[in-house]
Amino acid sequence: MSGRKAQAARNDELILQAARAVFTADPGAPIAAVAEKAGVGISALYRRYPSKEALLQKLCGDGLKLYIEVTERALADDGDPWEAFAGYLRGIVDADTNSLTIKLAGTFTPTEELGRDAVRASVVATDVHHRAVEAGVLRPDVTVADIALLFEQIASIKLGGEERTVQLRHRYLTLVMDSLRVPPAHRDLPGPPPEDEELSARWWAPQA
Amino acid sequence: MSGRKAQAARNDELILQAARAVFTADPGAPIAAVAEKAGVGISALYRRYPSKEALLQKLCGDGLKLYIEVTERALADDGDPWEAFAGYLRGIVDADTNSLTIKLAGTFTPTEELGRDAVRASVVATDVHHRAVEAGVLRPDVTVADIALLFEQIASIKLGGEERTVQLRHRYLTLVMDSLRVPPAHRDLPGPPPEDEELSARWWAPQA
DNA sequence: GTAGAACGGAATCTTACGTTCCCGTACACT
DNA sequence: AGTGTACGGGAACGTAAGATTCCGTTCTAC
Repeated sequence: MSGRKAQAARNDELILQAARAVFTADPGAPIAAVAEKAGVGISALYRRYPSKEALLQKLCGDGLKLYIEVTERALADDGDPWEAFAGYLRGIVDADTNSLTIKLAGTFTPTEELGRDAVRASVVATDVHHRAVEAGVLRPDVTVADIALLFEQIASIKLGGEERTVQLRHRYLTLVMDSLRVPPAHRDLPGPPPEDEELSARWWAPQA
Repeated sequence: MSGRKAQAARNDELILQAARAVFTADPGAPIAAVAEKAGVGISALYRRYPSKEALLQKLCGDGLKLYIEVTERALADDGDPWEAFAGYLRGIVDADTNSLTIKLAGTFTPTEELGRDAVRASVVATDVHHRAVEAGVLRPDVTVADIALLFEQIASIKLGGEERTVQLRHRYLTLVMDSLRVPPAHRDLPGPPPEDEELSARWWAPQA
């Protein structure tokens, strides 16, 4: 398969990736930015999705599904309880579904399927959480909702390039894990701390 | 003093408070929203500030000064080292200068005064930080910049009303302090954790 | 009374962005 | 080779949001 058909198939993926990248970086980005990032015209977008809202819903749905997948994977891990839970946290941070899913919430009317997935996500997350508490490796005064908000906080970090951002997110995830774990302990923090330069850079260039 | 002069003086303050509240909630808010919140007309705003940017600069500068003030207050506290540092953290979270100062950075060209204050802020923050490390109450692998990013993460929390938001911020500040402190320990978390309802509410109503 | 400071708020002007439209292009089938 | 057609590029359109300006009004001070 080649030619136009191939280009179309390639574009399907190209557009989704571009959209994910662009809207993750800036949830309010114009649709033209997605087209440019994908290296296609605007028509290519509108041929696939009837509106911006539809694209956003697709993205949001995909993010939710990925979230569920990561969580279920953690649920299947029956090794060391703390490591399973820690892996789950790291997995969600890496998947980076929170920036999108959360920041997009409220910008469009949710589908029923979206609602269903949201419920399922909440269920599996609760399972993972309970298991960690039951095993006595997670402090019991922290709830599932607490973890959700912690994810959001970590997702709010945006500094330097994408790679650096991921590195820093893991740094602070590790930090907060120190206070989640039973017994509490200080582990080594991954990645170098932010340079003064990295922080002060934001005073000059637009960041969002 | 009464009548128009008095109203003018009152409006000065009214406008600043409204602006702070509105832009803290939404850094991209229209200037009309500030006028409405202050209960004045748009002219009252433009009589005082030549442009939106000028108002933003004023707000940003005030926030920075407040930040410095809080930090210096902590520097003057020579009681228990950890308590002094913890009070500092709580003070900054309460002052809530980070949402504004940071999110506004890059949206306008910084004044020299702003730059000077930024430097000073950085200096005093470093002082406080060093003192805590020297006293052996703060884990040494966390830098000043780390603390700055932690502040930003906490400032990213926005849920329910203003009061509830403050409560939750303290909850997560307390949590992360558990892993900052030497020796590490779990203290009781203040305030109730988020309800499922609080989280899911964001799927329906616009939040920002 | 009257000049003028302060306002309130409508009118104006610009920009940004979602969506639509028109047209060229290249594959598929003959 | 010839042509119908789906696909995609990107300019054009229509609209909405929002910063700034302008004008008429009110209240104070003298």
